[in-house]
Order: sequence, then structure tokens, then C-alpha cells
Amino acid sequence: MKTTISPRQVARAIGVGESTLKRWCDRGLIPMLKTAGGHRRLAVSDVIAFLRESGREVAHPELLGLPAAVGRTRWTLDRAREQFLQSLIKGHREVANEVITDLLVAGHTIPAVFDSVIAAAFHELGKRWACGDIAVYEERRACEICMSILRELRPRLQESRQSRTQTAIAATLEHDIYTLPVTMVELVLADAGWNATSLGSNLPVETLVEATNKISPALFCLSVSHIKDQGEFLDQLEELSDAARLNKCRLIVGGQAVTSQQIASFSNVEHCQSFGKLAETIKPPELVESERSLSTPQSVAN
Amino acid sequence: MKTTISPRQVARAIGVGESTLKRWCDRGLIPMLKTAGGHRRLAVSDVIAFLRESGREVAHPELLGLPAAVGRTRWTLDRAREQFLQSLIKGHREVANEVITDLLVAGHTIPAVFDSVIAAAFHELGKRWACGDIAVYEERRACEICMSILRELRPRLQESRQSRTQTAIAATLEHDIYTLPVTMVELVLADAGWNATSLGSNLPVETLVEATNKISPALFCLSVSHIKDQGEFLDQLEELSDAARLNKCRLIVGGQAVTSQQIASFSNVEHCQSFGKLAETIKPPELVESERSLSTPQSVAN
DNA sequence: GTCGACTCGGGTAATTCGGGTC
DNA sequence: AATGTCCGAATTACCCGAGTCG
Repeated sequence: MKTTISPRQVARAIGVGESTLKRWCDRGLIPMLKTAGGHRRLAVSDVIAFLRESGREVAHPELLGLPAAVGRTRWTLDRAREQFLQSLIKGHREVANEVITDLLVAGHTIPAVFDSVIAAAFHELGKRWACGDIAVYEERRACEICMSILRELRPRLQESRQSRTQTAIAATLEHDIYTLPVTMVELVLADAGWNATSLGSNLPVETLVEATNKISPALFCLSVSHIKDQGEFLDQLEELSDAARLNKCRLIVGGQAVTSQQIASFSNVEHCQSFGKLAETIKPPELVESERSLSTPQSVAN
Repeated sequence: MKTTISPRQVARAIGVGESTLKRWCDRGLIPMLKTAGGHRRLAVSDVIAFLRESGREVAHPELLGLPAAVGRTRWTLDRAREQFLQSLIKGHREVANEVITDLLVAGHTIPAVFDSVIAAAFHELGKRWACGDIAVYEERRACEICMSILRELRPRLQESRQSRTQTAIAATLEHDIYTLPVTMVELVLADAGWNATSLGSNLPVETLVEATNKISPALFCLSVSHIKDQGEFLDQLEELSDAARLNKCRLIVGGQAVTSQQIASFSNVEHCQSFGKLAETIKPPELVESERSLSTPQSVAN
């Protein structure tokens, strides 16, 4: 995957002169790497970050691997949610993708977009589905399209900035088949600089305990969108909580189906009500500079 | 453990041209050994030292450290499969992604990669899982990673920027929860120029019939990875077959769990046992040049 | 010894550099 | 002060036949 591009590509994408862009780089407005021969290389994610800060329009988004119509419309989060929802229901994948990308390029954060647009849209979708206003296949197609859009987001995150040393995993328990929220959690974590992996949905608690022990992550996020049996859920959470304590792993629980009260009895279990809260809670994992793998080359070659 | 690697490996790992790296070596920027035959060999530690000096981030550190990532250039599909499988099991998302990307860059077609690498790897993974060699979470994580890689593929195959007028949908029936194959079908279709949408997995036949009637696609691909009840399956297939006939829609069935014999009694149901076959079977979309001049843009916007 | 995969070296076309000027 | 354009020199990417590796 090409994550860096040349100044000329960026210049054309933004619609400015080539040397203007070079001047911006030299002024430090866009983080820049140089080859041994002195050629500049720019990370796509850095360019997008620059666009967000500068509020500049994108002339040719396709050159950056973004949907073609990005920058044509200015969205408020509310209107975006409605437009996004309509596109999902009608199966208009490209339109939905453009709405999300537009918002991100315009400077909205990932957690904010997830909370106010995607999660909200699916909440509304669920209501309409319960009323029978939406066909089953329409709801499923909406999920598929949304998953596809979420996945396409990942390479645009700023993964090049620092080596992601801190590991985090996200998952749901058995009987909770909602993959969408877990995936959003994974993306929020990755966006915050974690080495995040989603284990998916509908996982028996035993294997989650096993995963915690074997992977020994610094953070475990449990997404809870559906609880089949309250007592069973608390039992499972206790198992997870014990495993987390043993591995000195933070355990964060969140989702539609869980409240702070439910988990109040667990001392080492944190609760997040939204992706925004989650993003605040998990802040950037501090760079453990003393452990930077590059400082001791031998450690890589064992 | 090998402590020296080839220039091409290093070039791939840091995202630079092969001969560029050789030039850097010849300029003395990276200490280098030569074999009796004149081939360059680079010490991993020297490469890492060079990266630090030049301020360049390691694009893919795993490729320099993981023993499995040796000699990875013009992949044979067989070796790629093994590498891909190992990366999936260990949860090395980036490495797995690189394997697939390299194959596509090297000129292998999407259907070929799907058949010989991804599907084959998951077939093997299923066997090991049945034997208990693989933890549940490892299998799930592998699926998640693979889904993520597949989804990230889509924006890259938009090169054929033709107006995708022909609509195709893909899905699985109820009790068949395997989303991976459906997603691959969607990508094969999209790669062939179709306006393809996956409805996802585990869909009741009634809603698939409804979708066929409402969307009226030119093509319906049913992925069958698991059949709970043979008779029920044939009943459902008949319903779908009828709906397809009414809508003048091609119906293609494929997947691990279905054979040509099973569906021989359906006159309008085609069968594909591989993605390669599927790709051959469904080429037409671009071939309707005679209609392209006639069809006005309005025909797309209904 | 055969053979496919890999690498070498060198040449060429395309980019990018930095600086100067408008 | 900031931008767009032009320049020769330098750097890089892509290509090939011949040779090496395992």
C-alpha cells in the first residue's frame, strides 16, 4: 500500500502550484520525509490533516484516493446524518461514502462523525426497521455499505506518525452479533495511535479470556449492543475483568445495551457512552521512548 | 534467523524502487556485503541504522523482522498462500495486506488471488480450526483482518471509471453466516465493471426475493458456504429462481457447499465453483457498446 | 545438471530538486 | 508576502539481457 506520495501529486490534487506546495512543506505546514537523494515524500494522511486544518478545498480528490465528489458540498452534521441515512437505505454506496469523507476532510473528528452521523443514522434505521418501514435486505445492505465505508477509512488514518507499540483489541460477547460498533471502536483506537485489532463479534467469553492472556494487550474494548441474559452477561464480564486485571489491561465497556450502573460493581471496568468519550478516555498511548524498537536493532532480529 | 536480506526486500519494506536502493548501497549509505557472485546482502541492523539516520520511518517494520517475510517478491501463488495464512493466524494485518497487494501489483488478477490465496488459506484455516490447532479468537481475528483487507481493495479497483450501469447483487441465504465469500464475490463483480452490492449474509429468502423484485438487478450471485437442510435449500433456491426469471435476472450459485448436480434441475441457475469461473462467466457489461451511444444519462438516474 | 526465481549492471524516460524571475 | 512558471542538474522508476542462487 502506497502511503506516501510526491509533492506534484499533492499539488495537483489540491489545485495549487508545485513550488507553492514545496514552500508549504519547507515551512513545516505539512510533515515531510526526504529520501536519501533529497526528494520529498508526503504521507496521504498528513496531507488530509493539512487540508482539514487549512480549510482548503480539494480540487481533485481522486488523486489522493478519495471519492470523486469530495469538497463539493458543505455539510452540517445534522444534514449529513439525514443524507447518509437516505443513501444507506437506497443503497447508494458512493454517495454515503462521499458524505463521510467530506465531513472528515472538512475537519470533523472521527469520533464526532461516528457519534453524530453513523451511530445516529443506524439508531434511526433500527427504529424504522422495528416499524417495518424498512425491508430486511435494505437494512442488511445498509450495514454492508457502512462496513465497506468504515474499512476504507483505515488506510487514511495517520498510521505513519509513530510506531504503534501499544496493543488494543476490541470485540463483542456471544449473542452480540453487531459488528459495526466494534469496527468503529477499532477505528477510533487506531486513529488515536493504538495498534488496534478487532476480533469481531459473537465471541464466547472463554476465547476472549484466552486472547487477553495470549495477546496481553494494554487495552480491551468490549462493545455491547445486545444482551441476551443479564446475569449471564455479568458473569462473563467478571471473567473478562479478572483476565484483564491479571494482564494489567484496561477494560473499557460501552454500547447501546450497557449503562454505568450495570457495571458499577466492577472496580477495574471503565464505561464509555460514546465514541467521543472513548477517544478522550484512551488518549494517545504515550511514546515509551526508552523501548523504541529501532534503538536496538538486535531486538527486531530475534 | 537470517541477519542479512536482499536489496529488493529492503526496497519493498521501505517503499522505494529497487535500483534506487542499490544506488544508495553503492554510495555507501548502507553498509553492504557481496556474495562471491556479486549479489548484495544487507544486514538488518545496518538497514535500520540507515533508516534512523535518514529520518525515514519504517513503512513496514515487520518485513524486516519477521522470519516469515523472506524472499517476497515475485510471489508464486502457493508461497503467497502460506505467507498469507501465517500472517492471518498471527494477527499481522499489515503483512497479510502486503502479500495481497504485492500479488495484485505483480499482475495477478483478483479472481486468481482470491481462488489460490485467500479462499485456499481459509480452507486450510478451517481444517486447522476443526483440529483444534487454532483458537477461536484467532480464527475470528483472521476473518476480521481479511475482511478489512478486502474492503480496502475496493477503492483501488475503481480504475475502470466507466459508468457502471449493470447492477448486480450478492448474498447468502439464512443459516449461512459466511460473509467473506460474499464480499469476494462483490469485489470480483465490481472488478469486472458491474455496479455490485453485497447484501451480506444470513438473509431470509423472502427478503432476497423482495430485493430481486425491487432492485431488479441484471445479475444475482448466491454464495453458499453452508447448507443446514438440503430440502429447505432447494425450496429456497426455487423461490429465488422464480424471482430471477420474472425479473430477467441471471442467477449464479457458487460456494463450497454446493455442486453442479444439486442445482442441475434448475434451468435458469448457473453454477460457478471458483472466482475465476465467475469472472469468466460474467464479463459482458462493457460489451454493450451499441447501447452506450443510445442510452442517455437519464437511464441511470431512475 | 536442470530450472525457476532472483539479482546484477546499465540504459532510458519521467520526476523532482533548488533557485531565480515574473 | 504569496503564488505560478521556467530552468538545468540531480534523483528516481522502469526496463532489459546476462549471470547467480538454491
